[in-house]
Amino acid sequence: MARVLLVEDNVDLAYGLQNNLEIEGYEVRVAERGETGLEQAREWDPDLIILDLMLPDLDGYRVLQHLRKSGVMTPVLILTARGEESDKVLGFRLGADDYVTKPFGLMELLARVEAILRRVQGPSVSDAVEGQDAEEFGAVRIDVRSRTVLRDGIELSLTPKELDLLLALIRRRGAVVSRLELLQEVWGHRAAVVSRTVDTHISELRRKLEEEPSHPRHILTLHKAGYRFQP
Amino acid sequence: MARVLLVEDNVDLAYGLQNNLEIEGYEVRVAERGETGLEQAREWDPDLIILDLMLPDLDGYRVLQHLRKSGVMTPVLILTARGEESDKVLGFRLGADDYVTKPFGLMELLARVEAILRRVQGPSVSDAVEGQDAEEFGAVRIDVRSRTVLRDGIELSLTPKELDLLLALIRRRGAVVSRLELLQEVWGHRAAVVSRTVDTHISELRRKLEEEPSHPRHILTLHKAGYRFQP
DNA sequence: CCCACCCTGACAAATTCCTGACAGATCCTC
DNA sequence: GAGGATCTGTCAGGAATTTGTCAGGGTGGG
Repeated sequence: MARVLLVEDNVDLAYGLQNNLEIEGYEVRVAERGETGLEQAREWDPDLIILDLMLPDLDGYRVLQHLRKSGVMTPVLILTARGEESDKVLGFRLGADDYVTKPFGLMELLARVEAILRRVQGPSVSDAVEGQDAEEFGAVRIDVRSRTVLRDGIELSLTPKELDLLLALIRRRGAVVSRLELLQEVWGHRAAVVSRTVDTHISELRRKLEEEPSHPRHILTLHKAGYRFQP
Repeated sequence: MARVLLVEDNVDLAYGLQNNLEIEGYEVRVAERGETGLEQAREWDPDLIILDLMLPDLDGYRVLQHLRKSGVMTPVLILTARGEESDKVLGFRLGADDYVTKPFGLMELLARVEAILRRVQGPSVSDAVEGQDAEEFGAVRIDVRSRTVLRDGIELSLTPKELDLLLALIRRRGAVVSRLELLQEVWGHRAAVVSRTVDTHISELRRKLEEEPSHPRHILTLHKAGYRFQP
């Protein structure tokens, strides 16, 4: 869900807006000062910043300027009482995406927020040329992006749990991973199950991936300790 | 340079705006009627549409509605005398990107135009589907521009949602896309639906596109993960 | 009013998961 | 090194979850 950073020193207004934005389904954080706004913008990496121009410390324009200068291209909606055209033009020139003057209609503001977010995150999140995350060992090749596993070039179908388990092991290649850890990583933070669940899946993995399932070369058992993946 | 389509029946205003936009370096065309506006939007494929609501034939809202419904996602800036909040909210709801009420400051308008284009021009240029406006797989051929889909040379009619869904999958070909992501990309970022909506549309797509809908070769299910498009 | 489209809920089908049993391995103690 | 205790491998069946498909109703445009 989209994240909205609200930089506004008027606590009442901020609170009301936060509520309404949250009702719309956004995740909202409030910064009451320019400095904290800048920090949050950089660290939290919101999808939209609603920026009041009148702030106790830094001027809103300054905040915007700093952001853009430091390469933060998050959309910014300016919210202020200053309605002079020259103010607006300056705001846009500094890289704002919209400019709303107080007093404003709540519905309109929400609609504008939605319009900006629709435009920004509409096409696609942030993919296209993502880092190739592929793994390879023996005759096996794993493409995480497509959740595909090839062996000798032919695709074999791992179930979701199997793939997750395999990836959990690969992620910690060379190290022993206990059943409990695997349970937590793959199955979610749950109490220790006392059954053959993990082993069963390991067995299945070996059957599918290993040349000789009974003498595994990649998915090894460490007696009394757990399993270890060997590339 | 960016192309701006101005849909405005007031000739004086249109002329003045056209001049100013051209001075700013935009390529501008003017449509004085809603119908011609729609045509130009589809054929000329502008980067931005400035749309007056009061038009001799079609209502501006209708124009916008038609555009979005037929999948034209060009940014739209609404320009009108109607300043009621409900009008604005309606405009945004129909997919507008900005809403400026007359009388407006020229500088502000230009700044808003620039802001929208700045935001839009960035990522979408290198977009996988946008870059190429034809897709082909199996016996199927898609012309993105005209939103036409042929199979074995004969046209088959996909509904807007179906086509959007298909394009969302194609845009990330080879990668698993979860139902939630599809909901966000195709249905808007507000979705948290828990029903068979996505699946139903997928099913319909397969029925129309796949040779053997029950053994799809292009639109694949990744159990517990989502769907994946395979060219 | 009719039609296209979309969504929903219900059910069937498919897939995956878990469990318990048992056999085989391994370890440990004496 | 024998024997018992524990740990691991494997299997099959049913349980649980996830997906496919369909029909019906709502909606809005023409």
